[in-house]
Amino acid sequence: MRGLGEGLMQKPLTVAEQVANVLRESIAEGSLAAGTPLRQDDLAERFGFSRMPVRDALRQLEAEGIVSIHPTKGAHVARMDAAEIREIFAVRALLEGEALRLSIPNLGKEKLDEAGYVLNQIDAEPNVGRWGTLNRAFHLALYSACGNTRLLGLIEAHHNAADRYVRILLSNLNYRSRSQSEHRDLLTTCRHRDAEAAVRVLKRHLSEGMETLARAGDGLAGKS
Amino acid sequence: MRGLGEGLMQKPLTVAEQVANVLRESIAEGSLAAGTPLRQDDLAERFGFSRMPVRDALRQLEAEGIVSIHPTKGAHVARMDAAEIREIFAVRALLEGEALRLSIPNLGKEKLDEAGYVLNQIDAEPNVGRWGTLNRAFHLALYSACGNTRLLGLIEAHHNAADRYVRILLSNLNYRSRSQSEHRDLLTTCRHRDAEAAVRVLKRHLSEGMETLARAGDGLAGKS
DNA sequence: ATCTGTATCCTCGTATACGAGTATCCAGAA
DNA sequence: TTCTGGATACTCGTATACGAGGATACAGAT
Repeated sequence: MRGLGEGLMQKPLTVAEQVANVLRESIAEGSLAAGTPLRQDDLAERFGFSRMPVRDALRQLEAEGIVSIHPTKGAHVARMDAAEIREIFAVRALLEGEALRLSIPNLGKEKLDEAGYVLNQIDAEPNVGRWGTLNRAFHLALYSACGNTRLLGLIEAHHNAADRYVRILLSNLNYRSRSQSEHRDLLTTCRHRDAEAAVRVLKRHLSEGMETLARAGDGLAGKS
Repeated sequence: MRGLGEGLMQKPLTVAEQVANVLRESIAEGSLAAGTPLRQDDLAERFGFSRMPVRDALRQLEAEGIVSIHPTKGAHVARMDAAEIREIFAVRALLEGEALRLSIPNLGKEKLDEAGYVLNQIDAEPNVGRWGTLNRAFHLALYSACGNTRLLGLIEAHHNAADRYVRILLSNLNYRSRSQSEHRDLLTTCRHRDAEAAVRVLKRHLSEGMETLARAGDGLAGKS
């Protein structure tokens, strides 16, 4: 739950946060697979810093649910089995559904246009690595007027936690076109200001993504 | 979000966690008011440890939303204004409503009896400091069968974050008796396995608590 | 051959030390 | 008297150092 309550007050960028950002991206991108052990010494040497900022970064990522830490046993990239993926998507459906319902009445035209622009960007983007980020940007744009900072923070945190799995989804060209189609349906419904219908479309969208993942992903987490 | 995914695998209790626990309780209890600066040196000396575990503890509490940390400026007990309290309770209503709805069909008799027992404990408990814990135990007992560990983790985290304000509520004898009455209504509805009615009672219960707090608590957060 | 006990190694948790940034306070000038 | 400039003190972030606990591998005994 990173920077949950506080909006965007400028804080000096500490080394620990930079390390955390790089690790988060590496995990989301897939170059650090689930279960990969994260040795403090190794990371410190690779990054060129000491172990202390690395420790802080790992703690931060643990709080986000991306890595697991066991005292004396070390840290590793968090594993997620199909059951946990279902849990995350259930929570996402709950949180995002409510956020969308609250947001639609206050959603300005510029935000709707921004969401539409992001959709076009997704279609035009050849780089697989950016789809996850763009996908998140689209969703958050629609929720941005919900008026509850904390709710938005939770949603963003869950996007981060599930990012690497969503990217697996999006790397499937078949799913991607279907997802885009659902995205456009959702945007259209939002433009009509029909909150309940939009929530239905959204929940269906999430539900389908979850099923696709859970079906294909039983072997994703690696062995224990 | 402490120990969110992982249930109860035994981990060695580190000094940092002990410090975090003590600080969390001190904040919830009220002896550390909102806005109180938390100097690493002071805390290290008071606890008899070095600054490192204190740093870890503060990071952990920051992740829980209980303290705020600014690099080079230090940490202080997180402030909450009326708006943020409303946000927290809105999220709680959403999360706990869903958890209750999912839980009721699978709720065993022993859990219902446990919840009832906790209610009697609250009536009999003279120590103000335990009401917050008991209150949380009652609610979590009702949600325990929801089947979503992550959802339960989020709920517990938000209880922790709001604990000190809930305790202010509960220290008001008037509110406390009304709250207990609502608790018993809720339990009765749960025993009848009427999920929708129970969710209505719960949301109303939370809404009343929020209003009482927000009305009385505009000046709670202290000055910025 | 297998099982057990022991010794080594490896990793983390904690302590201490150092450097950098910021806020504060006092002195001097307008 | 007030404002500005600089110096000092304070706090955090980071680096290095040390001790403890667990896992593993090897040797010996059954």
